[in-house]
Amino acid sequence: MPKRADLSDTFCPVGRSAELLGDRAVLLILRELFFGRRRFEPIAANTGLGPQLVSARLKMLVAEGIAERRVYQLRPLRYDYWLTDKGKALFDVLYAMRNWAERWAYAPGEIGAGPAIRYVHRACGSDVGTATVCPGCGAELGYGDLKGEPSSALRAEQVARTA
Amino acid sequence: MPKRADLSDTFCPVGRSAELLGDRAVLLILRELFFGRRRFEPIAANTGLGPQLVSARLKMLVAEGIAERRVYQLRPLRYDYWLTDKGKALFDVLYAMRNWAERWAYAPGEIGAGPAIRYVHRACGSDVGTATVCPGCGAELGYGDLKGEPSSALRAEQVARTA
DNA sequence: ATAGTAGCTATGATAATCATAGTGACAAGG
DNA sequence: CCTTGTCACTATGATTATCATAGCTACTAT
Repeated sequence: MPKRADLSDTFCPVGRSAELLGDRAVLLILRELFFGRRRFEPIAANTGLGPQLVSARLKMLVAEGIAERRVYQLRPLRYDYWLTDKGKALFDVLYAMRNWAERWAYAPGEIGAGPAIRYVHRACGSDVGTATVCPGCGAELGYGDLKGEPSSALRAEQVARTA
Repeated sequence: MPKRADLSDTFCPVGRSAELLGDRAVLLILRELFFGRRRFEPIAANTGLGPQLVSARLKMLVAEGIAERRVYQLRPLRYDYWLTDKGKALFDVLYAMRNWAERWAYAPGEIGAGPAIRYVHRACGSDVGTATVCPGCGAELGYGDLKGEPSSALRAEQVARTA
């Protein structure tokens, strides 16, 4: 493909987000970072992306101020990746994607009864379903407020990927 | 590129959404559809995408049940595109993308004072800012509840694109 | 008869992606 | 001390999606 058109200077906020998020690899890597995986190999394994793509995208996310590269071990020198505040703020987008998929992207009965990932409000313990405001206590929900529990089917899939 | 890996059978809801939304062209076309543009040429002009890409993606959106192709004129035969309920439900994702960008994707003072798009709750008239629940009346906000008003800078850009 | 209008399709150049293999720096075990 | 293992990457070549540009089809309007 020719160099893809640059949207980072459009005045449209969706266009600016699309420049970053309109990329499968970026979305998958962000998913892993939100899931608490911070190291290169687990991220590559769980996304199924090749190391070259993972490397390129992580570099970009660091350059954009969305992730931070930290040394976690000196000998041998090793790095891992952490979300910045700008990165953590993307949780709402991924959460909206999850909510849409839970409702629209599964065939009836495909996954059993409950959702593929159950989210619980840490502060009050309520199952929040697909809400953006806690149905139990009324608090607004963002990254850090929620605890995600993957269904057994999803957990099995993750184990298979890393094996 | 080789055929990109298929994520439509993963149990992860973010993976399933990423299969659809991890694509610049899809996000831009959805933006246009949410903006009320339904015809081929305006969508192509406002996204800056070539007609071949627009054609391919619209076909895919129809096949996925996200958009619907309707005849709006018989002689000559002409079609336009409408969001289905499944498509309309993606509003939350685009709205989250807009909210993130309004906060994080503009340099200070780049666009003047207000947001790039101002959203107003149709029912009560409140400016909702970047909330998912109306700050005026407390109602949950989804597609159809909100009216978007682009800033003058954004409007100027749109006019330039179609000229 | 010529000039639009609008929804597309055809063609060729370019570059992003994938799969696979390999590198560098070190630790641990025999 | 020599092999094996770990882990964050880099290198290479084949494949194919994307872009820009031009063209097509079926009409309407002048």
